[in-house]
Amino acid sequence: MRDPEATLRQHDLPVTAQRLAVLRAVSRHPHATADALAESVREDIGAISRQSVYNVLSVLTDNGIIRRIQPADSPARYEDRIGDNHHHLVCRSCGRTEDVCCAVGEAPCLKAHTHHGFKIDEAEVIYWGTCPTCQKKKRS
Amino acid sequence: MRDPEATLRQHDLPVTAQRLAVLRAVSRHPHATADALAESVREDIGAISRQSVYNVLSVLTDNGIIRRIQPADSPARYEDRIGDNHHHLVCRSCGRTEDVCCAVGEAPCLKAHTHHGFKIDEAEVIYWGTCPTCQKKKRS
DNA sequence: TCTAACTTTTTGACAAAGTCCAAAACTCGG
DNA sequence: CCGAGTTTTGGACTTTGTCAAAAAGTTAGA
Repeated sequence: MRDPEATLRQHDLPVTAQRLAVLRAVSRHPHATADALAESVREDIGAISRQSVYNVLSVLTDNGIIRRIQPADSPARYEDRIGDNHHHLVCRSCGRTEDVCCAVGEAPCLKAHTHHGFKIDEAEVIYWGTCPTCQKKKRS
Repeated sequence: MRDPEATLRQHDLPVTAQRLAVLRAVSRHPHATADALAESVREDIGAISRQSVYNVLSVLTDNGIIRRIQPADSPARYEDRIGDNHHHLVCRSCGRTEDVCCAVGEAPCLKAHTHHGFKIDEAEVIYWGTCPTCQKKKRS
């Protein structure tokens, strides 16, 4: 995130210390949970309420400033890398999450199809596996 | 599901009324939630505890007899159509879930890649959209 | 700069989905 | 039919998130 304050103004959102701090936290910790972000914000500006973290994350998500991802068996995670249509790779045992460019060339997975009369607007892909650290742990 | 009892025996699982009823419920109601399945089981055999529904669903899932899918903003759902590597199409507003064969030919999305040292074992694809019913509601 | 209108933040209660635990009931091989 | 080992049950508890109302902050305009 280049300039959190400018970003907020571009979206006509009032600039508050909480929003700036949450934006910085999301930027510094990609794929962090709301809880982890709250911690990070507290180290940054001293305090923030749990509800505010959720409020801010919702506003930012609704405005397309950040993206929310919700893998199974994990609380929601947030990232500020948006608009490049990447997918995610999640470790089944520790939840570690990495970005993955669409593996099948130029995003064919994202082509909108029509099925059952649905109007499709997104194809979400999550690759599940085991991260290097957890592979080692399992062997030992 | 052809024969729930035989299926359980094939997996060396003790046969209980609860397990049979849950299996029948999953079979009759694809993509139902644990709660909905509990209701269905109660209509079938009279009663079952909430915990037993979760126990049974876990055992069946662990044994690969049914599959658990966990779309964002929805409780877990279960289906007995397994082993054919299909994906899902979920309505953002009502949660209606349909099966979709991998849209990109012969499951290229499922090819295992290596990234960040992860050992990938599954590629999960969820198509998000609006079902016909909810499209009509929105217009009116 | 000051004010007023409108948002945002905070606090605390609440809700949904699921897990943990110990006791009672059941299944199945012998 | 018995006994060992599982399952099922009931109830408390946890996690993640939402609701609502009061307090505080932000911004545009005078």
